[in-house]
Amino acid sequence: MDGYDKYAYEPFAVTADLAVFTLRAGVLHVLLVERGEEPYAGRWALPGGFVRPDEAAESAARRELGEETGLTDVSGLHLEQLRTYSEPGRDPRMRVVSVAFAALLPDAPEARGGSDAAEARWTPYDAARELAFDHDRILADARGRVGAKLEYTCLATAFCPPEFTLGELQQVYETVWGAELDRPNFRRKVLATPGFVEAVPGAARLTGGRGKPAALYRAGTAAALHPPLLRPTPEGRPA
Amino acid sequence: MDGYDKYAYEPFAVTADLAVFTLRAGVLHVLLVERGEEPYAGRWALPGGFVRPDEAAESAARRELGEETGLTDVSGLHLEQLRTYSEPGRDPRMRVVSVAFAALLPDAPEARGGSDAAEARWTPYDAARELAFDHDRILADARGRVGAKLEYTCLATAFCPPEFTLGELQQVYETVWGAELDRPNFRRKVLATPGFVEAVPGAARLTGGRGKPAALYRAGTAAALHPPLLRPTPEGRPA
DNA sequence: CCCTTTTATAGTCGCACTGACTATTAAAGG
DNA sequence: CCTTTAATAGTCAGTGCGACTATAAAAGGG
Repeated sequence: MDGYDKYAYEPFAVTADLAVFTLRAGVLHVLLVERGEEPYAGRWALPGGFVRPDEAAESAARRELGEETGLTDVSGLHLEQLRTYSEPGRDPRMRVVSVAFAALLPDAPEARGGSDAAEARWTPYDAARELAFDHDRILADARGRVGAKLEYTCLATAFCPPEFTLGELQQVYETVWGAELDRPNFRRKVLATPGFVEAVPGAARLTGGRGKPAALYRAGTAAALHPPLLRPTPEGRPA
Repeated sequence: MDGYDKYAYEPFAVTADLAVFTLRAGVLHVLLVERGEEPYAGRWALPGGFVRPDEAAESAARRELGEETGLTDVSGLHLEQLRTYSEPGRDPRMRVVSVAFAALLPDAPEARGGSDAAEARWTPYDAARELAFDHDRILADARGRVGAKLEYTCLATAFCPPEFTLGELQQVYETVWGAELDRPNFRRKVLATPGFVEAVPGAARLTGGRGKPAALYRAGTAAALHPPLLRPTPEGRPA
């Protein structure tokens, strides 16, 4: 921070890019925009854009999300910094440093193309490949982070509407982890963790489906899970 | 990423700042440099500096560490991105975006002032207060991250020399967490976790201390701890 | 040279958590 | 009315971990 001179070094452009996840019909979806200009014109990319001189990267992320995808009701949006990508050559035109964010949305309001992007669309995670720039890597990093944070935080409720059933919460885990969980055990664990969820007191039952109606819960006040809810070991490790 | 124009926005300066931790005599220390210029001249700060046009923030972090503190044998250095601080007004002179890193060093080679900084010094963590810029906050964030990562990764070995005793490894946890651990239980847990440590086969005993000499171990190949090694609950939560 | 101190290592006991599984309840659909 | 579906309740055994006791191997002091 010494040897300071305002124009001693070539300036950088700084962008905020977002990997926004949601669950639709039990499938993990990510929000993508279609690029209208070169480079990578016509390719899909993560929404994002330049950080303005008077705002932090977090503010830029929220603003760009609204501008590019029409998602303005970002009240229930969980936004969290992922990491910063600064390798030279990320952008073929100039030096761009991207602060990447991972975001989670409860329901999935339809996205529309905004002012900047030609089109915005929810895309199944597995179909989001060959994105522009290094966005494949950013998206994979974000997905890994979300999966890991489900283990030791209450993040899963950020995928759910304000009131939800334990079955819906379990679906979040099963979808993100790609693994099936035992329902009674999941229920026992969630209810035994203080502050994870709290029961909705009234006539809190949701009907409309086939079987017995489920009780409704709200997200609790806890942020971390102690002890964590570990994902089933795929193979080998007896832990 | 559209509406792209090289000079459409005021450029940003990008720096890489480091919170470098080590353990000396059972006390957590952090590496600080004394600022030689305004603003904050004479104040202590985290080492760091401008990212050059042809390098990534990670490279800049390693380079600045050597330039400012004389620490060149960064072979055993564990370096990991923390997060990026981009709030306007962080630097009173211009818009600076800082990519912050947390780093861990096994032993503590003495630091010297480098080309940029007036002086570099290892400081006990608790004495590192009122740093320049927003470095107090960055340092606190880094410390929190290191403490949390000890729970579910093998990061603790990064504080140890290539060969170490289980007592030394336990000291790492106790120092960073500020809590005492039961020695037999710690030992059982570490040895039961495959890939955490591996015994040094030969006449692997370290003498010189008072009591029975301890067996030596090396860092294993595992990166994560399954199940995690949770820090003792300070109070309340029965987990 | 013995005995105390110090530290490493080995082992025990009980509780809490979890995985696997079975049983019951309450709705919808034919 | 009976079947299907899904939620909820409960059981049981294995495992991990906290708390604790016991033994082994060195240094140091008389």
